[in-house]
Amino acid sequence: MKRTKKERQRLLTETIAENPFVTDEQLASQFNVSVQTIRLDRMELAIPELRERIKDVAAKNYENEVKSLPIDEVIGEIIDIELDNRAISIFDVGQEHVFQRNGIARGHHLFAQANSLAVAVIDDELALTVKANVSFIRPVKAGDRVITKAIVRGQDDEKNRTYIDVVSTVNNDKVFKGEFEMYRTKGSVQ
Amino acid sequence: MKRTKKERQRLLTETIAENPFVTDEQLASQFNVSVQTIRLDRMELAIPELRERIKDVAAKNYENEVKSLPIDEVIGEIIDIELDNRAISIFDVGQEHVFQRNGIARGHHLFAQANSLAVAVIDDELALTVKANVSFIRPVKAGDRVITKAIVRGQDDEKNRTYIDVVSTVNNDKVFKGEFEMYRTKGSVQ
DNA sequence: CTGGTATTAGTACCAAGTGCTAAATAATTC
DNA sequence: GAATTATTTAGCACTTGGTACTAATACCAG
Repeated sequence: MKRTKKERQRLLTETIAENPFVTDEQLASQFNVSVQTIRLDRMELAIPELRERIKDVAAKNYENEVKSLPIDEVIGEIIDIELDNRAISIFDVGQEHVFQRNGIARGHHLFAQANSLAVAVIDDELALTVKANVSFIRPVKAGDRVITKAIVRGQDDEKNRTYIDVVSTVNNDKVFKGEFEMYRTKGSVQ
Repeated sequence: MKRTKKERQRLLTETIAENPFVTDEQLASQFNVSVQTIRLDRMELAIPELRERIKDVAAKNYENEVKSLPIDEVIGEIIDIELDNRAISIFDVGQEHVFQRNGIARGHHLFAQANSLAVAVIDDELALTVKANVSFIRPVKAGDRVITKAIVRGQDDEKNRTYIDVVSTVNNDKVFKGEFEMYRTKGSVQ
């Protein structure tokens, strides 16, 4: 009565996509066919059984939970530093740093690496970011190794400011740049 | 050999919390006891069986599935959102977010909250930060509750750009502001 | 030695399936 | 209309990861 097999399978796919928690038995009564028919349909459509579907949903969720890790301390590993002059850090982008939808790194991680480096390069007890002007030039993907260089451009001792340029590259392609205005407690006199 | 029942149960609880996908059998061999002992332990501790645990995780995920993007990817908790218009999130600053030297929040956390909110407010599959112009107006300390508002200011459908103003406050004092230029795949037409 | 706690073993049963065979019921084609 | 093919249904054995329950064994303390 429900019409063709094709139509039923279309609806089946839809129904399961909408609510993965439905059993074959429920589906059978919904479509007025036997449980076996539903099973055959699932076979043909390569739809896994209830438990597998649930497990998939759960696993996806679980990954997300693990992923929401806090950004802590310094982002990226500082490999070279000359205080009040320049610094370089590397940061390996992992799965946990990207949008799972498209695999592109979330901007704030790149910002965090740049900001951390700007703080680190200043030879002072206290260094705070006052302003930042940043551009995300190209998307960065999981697996990319981001190399970030910070260069101290100038200093305003009266206002206790230090100006820093930061550039990040992946395989020599510029992916991010920023200008940071930093506050520091004292001048850079050693 | 494994020590007391209490100790085992403590570890059991921990293990399952860490990885809800573990079966009684795996647990039994891990703790060098019989499967029955594990079952008894779960009874006493009122820990549901594997499938129920998985279902719980899946159900949690499923309910939380809001329209635009998974909430987990956002720094700070979104408490109000009107897609393509405005959004508000709160972020409680903890010890893990500050320089231990002076208790001041690291800039990139504030940036992350603002950036996340700017991404979230855009009603699109793909939203990426292109540029950001940010000011850190006043230091934020551990314990502060940062309330961040994002307002969509404009749109350039030809260049696929959306412009967003973001302001963060603590106790009504402005602590951060930023202008974000975002890229999106399509215009905001429904 | 007697108790009480802890552990292990074993059986029957369940949900929600898979895998397989066989039969019954359409639908299509010659 | 008969033959052929597609679709649907039935039935049975088996699988996982359990629950529920009973019974036996081990161990440690008083």
